[in-house]
Amino acid sequence: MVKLRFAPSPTGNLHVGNYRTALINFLFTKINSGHFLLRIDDTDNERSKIEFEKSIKEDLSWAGLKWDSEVKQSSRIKRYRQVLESLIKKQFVYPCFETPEELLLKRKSQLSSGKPPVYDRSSLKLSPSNIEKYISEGRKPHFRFMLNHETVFWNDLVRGECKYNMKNISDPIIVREDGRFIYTLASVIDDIDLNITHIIRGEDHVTNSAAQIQLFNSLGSKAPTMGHLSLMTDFEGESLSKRIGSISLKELRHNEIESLSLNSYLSLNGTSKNIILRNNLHEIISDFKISDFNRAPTKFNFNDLKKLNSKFIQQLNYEEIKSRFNYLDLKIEKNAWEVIKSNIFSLSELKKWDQIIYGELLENDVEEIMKENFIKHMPENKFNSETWKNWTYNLEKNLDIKKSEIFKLLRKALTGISKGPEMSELILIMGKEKILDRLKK
RNA sequence: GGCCCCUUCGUCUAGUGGUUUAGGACAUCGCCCUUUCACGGCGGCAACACGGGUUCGAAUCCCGUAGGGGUCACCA
Repeated sequence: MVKLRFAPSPTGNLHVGNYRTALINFLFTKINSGHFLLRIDDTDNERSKIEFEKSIKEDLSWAGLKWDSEVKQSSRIKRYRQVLESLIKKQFVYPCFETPEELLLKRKSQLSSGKPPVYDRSSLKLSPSNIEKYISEGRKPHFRFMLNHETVFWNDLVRGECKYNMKNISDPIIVREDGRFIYTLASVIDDIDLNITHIIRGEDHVTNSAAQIQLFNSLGSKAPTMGHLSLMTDFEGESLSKRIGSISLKELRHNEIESLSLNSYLSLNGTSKNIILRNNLHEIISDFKISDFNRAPTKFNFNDLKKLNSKFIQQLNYEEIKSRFNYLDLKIEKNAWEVIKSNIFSLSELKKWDQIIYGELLENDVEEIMKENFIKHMPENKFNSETWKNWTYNLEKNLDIKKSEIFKLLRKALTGISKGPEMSELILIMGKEKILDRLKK
């Protein structure tokens, strides 16, 4: 069975870039009737926070991404220890004694002399007696995985045939000096133990993947199928994850973005399909194809997302919209919603229309004399579907003003703004009394 | 700086050597509908980064240049 994992580190809130990866993993899993694992990558216990873990889960739930199982790396340290021992025994892993400062210095000097900042393996050249001496001095080793300097090949789900020459990267550190494990190894052990079949993540992981493929092999396993998505950038083409205060799901929610709009957008942006609002998550799943994603980086276009979201709001029926504005304490009734819905672009606008339809007097800059005229020519009888037509007809006949001008002024006098839904229907909902009231102000 | 990836309308993209006056969607603009605005319907504008090859023929293949992104952590 197909099994994928989304493996966030709980060091911050989910942002759109992260979430996009989560979504695509989820969709790939579901279209293949697979198992979706949520793995909390919290090996870095200095930066990991339980609040972030909670927040990430909250966001995933909000978005409708149900995970089938869950595991935390911090609960698997014992297992990692075991595997580390075996790797040391087999000499796939070697101890190193450089301090972080020394390494940094090394990199800097390599870089400034035009060389790639790749670790020179000097610790590998240490004699056993040297190592003993270091340890007796109280120095603690960190461990690196010894890369095989050949070319690694893999067939990537989105990038096709890929290869990477391992000479270009450093032997990855897999255990810190203080004994804490680093994600590189932990992730591979988990993927093996938990039978992960496909790894889909951002392009920023390609060199990791290359190294990890060797790690899988050294552990006697075949690496899962890899897929590297191109990264999403902001509108200026700047990386989303690097951006300070990059857009979090929380932020999107504060902007009243609904999960269906977000999921529609993210599952379509960067593909050859048109960006449209889907009807539900099922539809998104059944139409998902990983090969639709382009290799070129794509832009996160907030306007496109907002547009989708407007569409979503406009097609809600009364019960659905009502459940969304309960907390806003609005009076809007069913007939009112039907009239205003096509003019609404965001939930927050409901407040404005609630005020216009049910609220008190409004400011507007229509002249008093004009308002008096409006009253004077208002049809006498009870308001009905012909009222607006008759009213504006009367005004046109008696006032010697262009019809379109009458329309605009009357709309403005009654609603305070120059845009909005069909007036002939709106006045019926507002009612004669309120309208008279408003004109008399 | 090394390595990897990318470059078609404003945006997301179709295009795998001739079927292409480069197609669609969104945005934009115009018209129609509506005795206003919006919604809706119809239509227009708008792109192959640049320079060399290869070829009868190139957006499509090759080389180079430029630009963008990623990566090179005792982060994930």
